[in-house]
Amino acid sequence: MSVNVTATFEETETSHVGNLGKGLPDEAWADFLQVIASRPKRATERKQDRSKRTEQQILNAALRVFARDGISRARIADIAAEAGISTSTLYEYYKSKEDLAYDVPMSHLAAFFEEYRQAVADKSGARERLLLYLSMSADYAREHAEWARLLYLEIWPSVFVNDTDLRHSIDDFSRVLVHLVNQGIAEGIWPKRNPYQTAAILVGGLNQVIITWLLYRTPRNLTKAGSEIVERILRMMEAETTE
Amino acid sequence: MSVNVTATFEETETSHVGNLGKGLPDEAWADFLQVIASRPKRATERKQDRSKRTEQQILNAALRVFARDGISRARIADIAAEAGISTSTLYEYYKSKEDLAYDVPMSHLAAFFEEYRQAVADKSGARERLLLYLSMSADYAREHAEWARLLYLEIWPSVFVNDTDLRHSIDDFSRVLVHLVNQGIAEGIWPKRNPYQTAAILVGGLNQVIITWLLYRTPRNLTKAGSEIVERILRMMEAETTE
DNA sequence: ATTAAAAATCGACGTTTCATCGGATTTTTG
DNA sequence: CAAAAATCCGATGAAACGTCGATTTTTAAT
Repeated sequence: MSVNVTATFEETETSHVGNLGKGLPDEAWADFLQVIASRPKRATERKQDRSKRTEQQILNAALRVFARDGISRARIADIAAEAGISTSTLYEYYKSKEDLAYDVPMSHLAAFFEEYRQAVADKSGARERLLLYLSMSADYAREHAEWARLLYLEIWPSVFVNDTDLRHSIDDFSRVLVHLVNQGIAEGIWPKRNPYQTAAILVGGLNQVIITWLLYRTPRNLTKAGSEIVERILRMMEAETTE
Repeated sequence: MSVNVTATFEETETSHVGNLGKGLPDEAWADFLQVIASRPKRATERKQDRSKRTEQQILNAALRVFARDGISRARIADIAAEAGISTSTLYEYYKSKEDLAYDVPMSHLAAFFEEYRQAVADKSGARERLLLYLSMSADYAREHAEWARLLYLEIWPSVFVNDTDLRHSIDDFSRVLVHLVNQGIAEGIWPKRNPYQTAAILVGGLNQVIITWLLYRTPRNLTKAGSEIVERILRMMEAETTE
């Protein structure tokens, strides 16, 4: 996840940056996460139970095959076979291979946001929330390596994901981050600097580690390496002076 | 460019970290850059002048079409037509679409390394060299946006570039960076910390900005934004204490 | 329980694109 | 200038994508 830290993101945030510790902003924060966690839902709902099962089988099969062969080398016929259906049935569910590829990561993304929403419920400080957020995202990548490989190495950077529901969810990842950076500035624990730039350093550094791990399984312990790099950057930030 | 900061890279470097200011390491540095800048050369050299022209036309056409349509949507027939040759002629030069896609960025990559090699010739400090390196890479992406789009958003993250000449060159980008970080540590201007982690923060943050620019043309001035984020990270590093 | 409509499935088939091959054409060599 | 080498291309094969109409299964009303 996590690109375009510098772009978009207006309305949602500027509103409650600055008024801290009033109790109200935290409601907005909770709502914010709620919206994000429930956004990734497919437009077309299937009517029959059999269909829901089939859809799930397709998604599982697609994840396996895409992660193994890469999107462009993967064959629709293979995915259909793996899902135990015919090729033409698959096309009842997804109008093209690209469509399917972009839909596969969505459910996991929603699951990650939901996990975070629950884990962060009893944390209040920006530092704690942000550290948890980035640590969890590294850990989630480790636990769901096939998914992470598909998202980070194939889909995330693709220009063609623009104008897609998926792009919205990926952007959400950055929105949360910038929100937390702004919260920390408001709390006075971080210097008042360009929050997009700050977010870029955090997410860029972490993603670099995650991508390296996906490609080479180095460093061995992704969870530890992820936490370490984020903590180092946070300490660096806290030593910075306001410009 | 610039992935896997954490991986590979052994023999070349460890040798002359520590013995600084002896004059000799700088020879090694120059050789290092020399090798890197001349590495990206095609194995099969064309004999006739006509062929060399055709090859160049194919590469130009491929860059345009790949950048416009993306690798997977691009059609070989379109590239051939754009290059003014027949489809089958194109296959005389490249055995597959993938092959072509991976070869396109190589010449530019070599050109970047060569530009840097010349520009850095009269710089001696690690800080100056590193700042120049990363600033130039942001600037090169801005100047060659089609190429950058292809490399950063389609090829660089691809798992399937592994075991390719291209991957070697991409790794070279990181090697140079880690080398400079180690040089700075040896000079005593940066604290003695995990150089791979340091490099990951630098390249991760910068790439984040470059990728955002490629996707959204935000921030407007990539050159400025690139220098700023690198300078900020360097200042942060210089304020760090040795662990 | 029956049955008609809706939803889901599948095999057969058309289309597109990648890639190959043998021979024609151009360039180089002696 | 002729033979050899390099280059080019039209025709064709192969593979994967995607569509359509007929068939089966499920749902829901009587």
